[in-house]
Amino acid sequence: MRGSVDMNFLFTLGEVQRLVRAYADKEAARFGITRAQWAVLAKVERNEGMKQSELAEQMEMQPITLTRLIDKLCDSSWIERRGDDTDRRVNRLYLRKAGRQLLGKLSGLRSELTATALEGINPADAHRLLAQLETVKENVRNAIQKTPAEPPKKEQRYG
Amino acid sequence: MRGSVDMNFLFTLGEVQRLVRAYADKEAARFGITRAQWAVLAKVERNEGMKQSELAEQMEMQPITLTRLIDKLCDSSWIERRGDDTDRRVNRLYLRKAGRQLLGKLSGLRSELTATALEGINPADAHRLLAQLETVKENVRNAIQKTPAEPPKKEQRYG
DNA sequence: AAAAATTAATAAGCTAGCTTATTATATCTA
DNA sequence: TAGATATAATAAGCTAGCTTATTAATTTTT
Repeated sequence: MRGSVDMNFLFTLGEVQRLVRAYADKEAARFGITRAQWAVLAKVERNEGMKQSELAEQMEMQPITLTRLIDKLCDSSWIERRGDDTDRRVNRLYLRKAGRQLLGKLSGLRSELTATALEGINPADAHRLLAQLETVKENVRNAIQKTPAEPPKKEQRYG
Repeated sequence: MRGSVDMNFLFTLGEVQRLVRAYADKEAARFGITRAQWAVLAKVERNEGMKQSELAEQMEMQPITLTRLIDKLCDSSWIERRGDDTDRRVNRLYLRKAGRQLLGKLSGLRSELTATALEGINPADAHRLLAQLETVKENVRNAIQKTPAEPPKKEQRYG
């Protein structure tokens, strides 16, 4: 039984994500936003005043990737960067009025997309599915941290 | 209960996939291949002689995206394109010797990655998780087909 | 306090997705 | 059979990921 999971989990996850992204992007486009930008906007809503670096960590994404998305959200006047009072390297992120209004419009879409994706899966199972995805996230995060690409030494002397 | 799923499913799926991709890419890099290319190679193994267009559909990906990945697999001499006998538009895909050998080496890695990702989830639950992902895939595929981006008319006359 | 190391954000350039458009064949239809 | 339509593959140019490198500011160490 584990055999058939072996065969498929790695690639199936990618296929599902590809489909869901395409679907969400298409629907979100009606509001002039992409799914990736929407994810950032939603995180800012729940964590106003957060630093970019903290947000990147929460979203499991590299800071530079986030920088580009924030650029676009700022261009559209949905959020803004404000300098930190005591650390001049830091930007903190805040919603703007238009951003708050957009999130209001998007909340219905989020429910709709989720309901479509999870159709035929009962609420208890859906809940368990989400919990398992969180478990996978933890597992992989730990695995990545345990196997750093290169030992962070300056002078490496392999055998 | 459905509420908390609403809140998270859409974006959690993206975060999990981001992590898993990063992890799999890093490990696969030791073999000189990316996760995306590996997925194509694995499909060719199970469907030798398939047309590019058929493969793209199976993988839920656009033909042009697949074209680029195939270019790289051919450059590395893992697969080859052969013209169809009766339809000169068509390319059919075949494994080459080096590709078959590489897949042999990668099979252990696949098991290892899957085991790491699913740690702490028992086999029955893992199986159910995979089945639910397939359900989501079907649901979203249907939803996309039912809502074509633009009605494919040549002369559109809205309102 | 000066030098070294770390941290926050960004830049450049890559992969892998996408949409839209093009070219070459095949097939359907009038 | 000619003209229109459909299909297979590819090209150009976009978004959103990534790695590696840079700059500015802060913190740690000596």
